[in-house]
Amino acid sequence: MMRFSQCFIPTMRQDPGEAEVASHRLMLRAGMIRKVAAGIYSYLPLGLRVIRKIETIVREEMNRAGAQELLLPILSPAELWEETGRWEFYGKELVRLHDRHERAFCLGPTHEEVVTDLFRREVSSYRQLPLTLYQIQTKFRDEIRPRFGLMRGREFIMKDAYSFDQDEASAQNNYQRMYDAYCRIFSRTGLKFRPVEADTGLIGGISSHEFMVLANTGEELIVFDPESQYAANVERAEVVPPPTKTSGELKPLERVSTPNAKSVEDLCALLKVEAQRVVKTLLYQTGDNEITAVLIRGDHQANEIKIQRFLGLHDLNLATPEIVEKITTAPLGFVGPVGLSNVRILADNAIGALSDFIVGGNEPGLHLMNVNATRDFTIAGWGDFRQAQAGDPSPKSGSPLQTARGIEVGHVFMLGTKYSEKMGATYLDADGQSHPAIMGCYGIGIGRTAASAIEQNHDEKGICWPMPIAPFQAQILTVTSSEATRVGSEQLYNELLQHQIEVLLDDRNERGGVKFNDADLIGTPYHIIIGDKGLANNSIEIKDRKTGEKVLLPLNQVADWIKKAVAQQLQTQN
RNA sequence: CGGGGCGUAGCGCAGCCCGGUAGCGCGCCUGCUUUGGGAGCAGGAUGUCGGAGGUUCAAAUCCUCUCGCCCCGACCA
Repeated sequence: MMRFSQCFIPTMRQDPGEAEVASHRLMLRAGMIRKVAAGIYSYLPLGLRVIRKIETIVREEMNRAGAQELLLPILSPAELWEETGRWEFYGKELVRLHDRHERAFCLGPTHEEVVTDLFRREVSSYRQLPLTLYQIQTKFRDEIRPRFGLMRGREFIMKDAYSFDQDEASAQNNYQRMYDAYCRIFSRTGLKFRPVEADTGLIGGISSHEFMVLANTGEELIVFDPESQYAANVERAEVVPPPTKTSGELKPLERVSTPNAKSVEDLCALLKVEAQRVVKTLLYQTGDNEITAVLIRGDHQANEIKIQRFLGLHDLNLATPEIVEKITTAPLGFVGPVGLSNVRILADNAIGALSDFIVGGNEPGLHLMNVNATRDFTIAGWGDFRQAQAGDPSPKSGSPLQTARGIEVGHVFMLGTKYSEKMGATYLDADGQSHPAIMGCYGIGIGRTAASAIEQNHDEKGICWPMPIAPFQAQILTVTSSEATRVGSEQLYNELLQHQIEVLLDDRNERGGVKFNDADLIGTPYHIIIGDKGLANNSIEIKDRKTGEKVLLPLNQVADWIKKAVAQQLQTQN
């Protein structure tokens, strides 16, 4: 049923108070979704049409890449998760529940365990490899903070795929096929995106790329090199160590009184120095009785993921202010490496290029100037411990990196044998030798892709859907109430249906203005306006939602024109 | 989990400080008129004021507890 008067499309005139970002606000206003609880939404008919269109594109490209669709259960038993250690490791994000026999289950946040279990039961020979399986399914993650409507839900629709290969080369090949499929998928949805090198996070594994939709509201920060193809999540982006400075003469250490200078900013203002001359000393609790200090240049940001990886830890917490005071005998803001006892000191590579820098003095209101590593304190380890930032040299070309905000809509991982080893997912090779399968996993957030599309394609009046994922391709607005317009609209509606155009007929008994505004809000790419004026001159107006361009055509040419225009737009996106 | 804010009609809000019959706009229902950019007139319906307890003759309003939601930080598709 594609008559507006009979469709369940509850549009709202006003912005709902709960929504801040465009996609959330517009999906609510356009009657696409409704909230049931924090991070949990119902997909209304209009929203579901968009979801289904994205799913269709994803299916086509996954199938084309040789993956086979299946459907795994949402509920999975704790034992599988205990095998990989993720029952513990996943933490509170895993939604856990018990059945009537008190057996423990979780709602699947991802399906490595379940699919690997299937594999080990059913696959035993190299002849059955490579194998790539995927599903499109609702996932559950009890996010710390659900946000922005479909952008970060606790219940969300995801396409997840898993590949099994017999050797590294074949696995790489599979990874590349998925990577390419992802590029096609996001191109086809009409989104501006960029694949970036990424950290492997909780899922774990060897290498990984994220697919970022570029949008200012994105939660991720990426760096990219306009000169080469290099792009990476700032979490991951490698920082090239600067050349080490071999300065001859070092100035003598100097104590300066710096009352109230608790932050680098305060300190710079007080001493009239650049933040680059200041070194921050961050204390991390790295064991029950172990504190590790990490030195970062004042204008840099520590990257805890890199520090974690260096230390081989799963999580990392800053020492509490109480512990800091105990160790340094100074409040937060006055910590420094000089005279710090029983603490291992690590330094970011950038510190190697510094001499005569400024650090905290481990006394309230005291900083030290002209401090130098080695002479004044000992560094136990060097590494890349900071976040990449705009202007850093690209690891590929050396030219300055730029930053952009992005929304992570897809992620591909090369997992290696992490899961197959733990779960005994092995195959026999031609010589009868047993090997763990080499795995990859590949996710796409379906709802998030829809939301991202809105972030990239909207204006003050509403959504401007890209044709391939628009809920309808065209919309007829019957703007006068005469019998002639009714008949004309019906005629055109039937013609468009015969042309296989997905058309919404706004036959509601509303004034023109209401229909214009709803059509703009919903964001159907083409609006066909039928009223007495146009019919009298046999000149029907077609409006392009995105560009606002108008075309006037005789009624009997409209359907043909729309058909060609829709086909052309689907083509260019393909 | 830490910090900030909000729960009053379907939606957006006022009322709360200073306790005394629960309001406004939009939407909804009926009728008439209207109909190319969110119509006009007339009539109408709708609330456990998030919940529980307390103070009081009297609580949306004051106090305590609780639940939910939103926003900012550490996780992820």
